[in-house]
Amino acid sequence: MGEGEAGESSPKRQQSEAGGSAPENSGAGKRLAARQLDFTRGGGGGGEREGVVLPEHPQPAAAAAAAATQPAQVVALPLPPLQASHPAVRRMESPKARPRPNVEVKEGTPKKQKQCNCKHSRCLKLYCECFASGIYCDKCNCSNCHNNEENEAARREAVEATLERNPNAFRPKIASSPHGPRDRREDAGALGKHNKGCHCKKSGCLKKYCECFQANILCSENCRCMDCKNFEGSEERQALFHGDHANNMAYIQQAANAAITGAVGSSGFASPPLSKKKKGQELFFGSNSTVKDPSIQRLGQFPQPNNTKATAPFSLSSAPVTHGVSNTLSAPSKCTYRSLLADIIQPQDVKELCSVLVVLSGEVAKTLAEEKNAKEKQVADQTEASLASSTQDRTQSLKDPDGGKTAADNCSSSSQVDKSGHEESVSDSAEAPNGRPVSPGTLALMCDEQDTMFMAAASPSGLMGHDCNSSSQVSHGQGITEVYAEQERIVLAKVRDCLNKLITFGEIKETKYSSLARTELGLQKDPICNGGANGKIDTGHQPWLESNSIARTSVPPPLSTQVVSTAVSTSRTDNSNMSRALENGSIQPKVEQI
DNA sequence: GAGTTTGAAACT
DNA sequence: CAGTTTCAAACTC
Repeated sequence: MGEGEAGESSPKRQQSEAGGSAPENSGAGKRLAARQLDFTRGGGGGGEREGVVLPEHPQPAAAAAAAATQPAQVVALPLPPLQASHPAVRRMESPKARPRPNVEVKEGTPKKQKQCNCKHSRCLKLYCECFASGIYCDKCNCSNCHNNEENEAARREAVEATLERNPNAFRPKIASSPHGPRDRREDAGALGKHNKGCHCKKSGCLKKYCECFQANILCSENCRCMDCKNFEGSEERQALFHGDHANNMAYIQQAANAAITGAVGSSGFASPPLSKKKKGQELFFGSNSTVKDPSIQRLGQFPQPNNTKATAPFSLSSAPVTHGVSNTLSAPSKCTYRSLLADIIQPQDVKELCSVLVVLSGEVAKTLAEEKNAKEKQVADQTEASLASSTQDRTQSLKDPDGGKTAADNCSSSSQVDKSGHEESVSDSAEAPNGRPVSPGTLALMCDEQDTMFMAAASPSGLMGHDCNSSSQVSHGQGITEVYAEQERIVLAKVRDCLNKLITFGEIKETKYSSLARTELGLQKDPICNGGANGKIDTGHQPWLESNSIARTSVPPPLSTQVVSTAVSTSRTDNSNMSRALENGSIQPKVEQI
């Protein structure tokens, strides 16, 4: 096998690859010494710090560990005697830590060992996965393999040569991650970091060509990749791993292709062979108004040396709500991936939602305060009737735990009332929870007092701020907590409703595009573009208003309108957002309950 | 399975 | 250090 392969190599190749074997053995006396010296340096001086990892005969424990993580045929790469005896020798890196692991990991389950197919490198260069992983080739499909025990001398030379070139050659490329590259999911990627960084140009770092992607880590500032989509919050990346298709490799590849085609295609389209930096800049300031491109936001979130230089406007919002990769659509006849939620969420929607939630929260607090005070007043009236002063009564309620509990119960009961009859309470609830009327004047006074207190306590610390009732508790303290809880519950419920609507919208759009694509598939062979790059599908800001038959019949009104309309029904507060929504005309008459 | 694409490694 | 070549894996058909 080996003899034939040797003949195949070109003279140049013979020359270049001779570094590992015969010529080196024959004529590299001085170089050998130098390499040993270098190696010593690498392993001892700098290596100590750098953690240079060298092939080493595994000790039993290490062998057991290796056996645990690798298939049976994996052979730990033995260290040359010189190296093995050196105190600075490092344990062999875990093959799993390498971007091209010999153990293929799929969905967290180690699979069979990869077998290299090297033909020209004799498995003595880092091209060879086995060699790079620090293991002997075993049952590989390689030709003229020297990465085995029989060629230990040559292999050792190759190791030294490799280390001479790059003392970190056998170090893990991925900075240690507590979880390793096992879990190929969205969040798992944030843990590791490629020491050297990738240099991808065309893959968008969403294919296994990319070492970062392959190691299931996010690209980092070490990377010099172009048009990277392998970063936290990347729509394209999320599209790969999220959704019902997360386990569908075909879908993942399709999504990756769509993402790459959309952005890389456009940039590639617009950029003739320029220098990398120029091209990188063009990605931002190209003719297609990429300043608005979410990719800028993405890259802004994520400093990449190649790109951040030219990115003054990176203060753009990093909110995960984006409009998709819409600007990459400018590349003609390029299919572009767009989120199904593109055009559903607009920045103004988010602002409106926040405003509405604030108003809603205030209303809840206010309503609860009213009800609570109404209840208290009722109690006070009853105690007055029994000749007990209201002050005494209050004092007693302060001191008596049961009284406090009663107050809490009252409050929670009022919450329940509020749940059941929110409309009444917001309309004009001058009524105690039990339905008995309360003096409007008294109610107004108490309401103001309570409202001020509640809002003052709630607003600075936010809706989640429960810490403010830790000290100086009065009888209202527990009521305040109840109010907080109720505020939180309602606000979260509202957010949940919004998210549910978003999901619904996305599903509706998906259905729409799917049926449209099916319809059009017979007419033209263009790939399915969910973002409507051809303008046939997604023609505007609010697709549900378009004269698309499907959209007209099946797509609900805008999210913001629904959100606002819902809030309007529970709030008396006039709000410009609400007014705008009401003017919209498409407002829904009513209103899902919280 | 053959051919192509891709990016790291090696080389100049 | 930048540009080019080599290489093998990843990918496509």
